[in-house]
Amino acid sequence: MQEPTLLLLTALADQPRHGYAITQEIRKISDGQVTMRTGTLYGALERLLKQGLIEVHREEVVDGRLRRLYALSDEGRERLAGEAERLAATAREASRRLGVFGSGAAGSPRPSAATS
Amino acid sequence: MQEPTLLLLTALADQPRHGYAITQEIRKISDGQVTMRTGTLYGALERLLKQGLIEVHREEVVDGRLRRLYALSDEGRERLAGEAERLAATAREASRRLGVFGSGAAGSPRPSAATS
DNA sequence: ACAATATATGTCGCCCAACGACATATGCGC
DNA sequence: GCGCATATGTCGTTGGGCGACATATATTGT
Repeated sequence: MQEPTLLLLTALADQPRHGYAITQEIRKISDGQVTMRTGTLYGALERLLKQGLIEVHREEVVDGRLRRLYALSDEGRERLAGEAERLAATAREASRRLGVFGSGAAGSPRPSAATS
Repeated sequence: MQEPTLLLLTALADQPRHGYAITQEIRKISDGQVTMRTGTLYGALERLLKQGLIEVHREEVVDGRLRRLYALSDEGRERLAGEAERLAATAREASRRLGVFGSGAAGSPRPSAATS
């Protein structure tokens, strides 16, 4: 799973959101670094729906236009948790190999028992 | 940067390695989860060389065959550090949001560092 | 009144990293 | 000899992300 997709799922982790709100939330999550384009967004939403990682939470009509609220499914929640854990492990290993120990830069990855 | 590329750079973080050794190292790093195909490997190596993130450390001849040892460049090292940090932050945010969901309703999700 | 921007959803074609399959060659153990 | 690990490489396909475009309303500014 690529980062944009992971960010999308993350944006739905705390509460259901509609498309545009997702892009805003992603910008917030990534500290302004990532702007998800609509081409990526709606393509990903369709794909994730098909994969069952998200689901349509509710559909409401605002100003005569349909607004679809997406929510993380149970499967999506598990998947996101797994991806996040795996990603964190990868990042930790990279930092460890680079020789960045507990200097305070990225969290506090104190070298636990697993040295290899 | 995608994960396979990041894993490749990570495999070169502690010492220079040749292609096949990189694939083995990646398998080790990922705890047996990721097997980098040669199609991905040599394509990525070429690309990373062109980008200046890695460089040819040494070329030796073993059993009449050329063996090229790749090393992380300074730029690659910085890049890897940055990517790792950013990835860790993303993963942390995902975990945090998965952890606090449902408790705060919508309004002020206080950033409690209960996760991890 | 008009223009620009924010909100909001969507389509389409291109690009590139990753992938799978294939090709090639040597050394080693059985 | 045969299969496997070691070792490097090519090639066509796929799929996710990107950029550009299309559309429509509400709000804010001049």
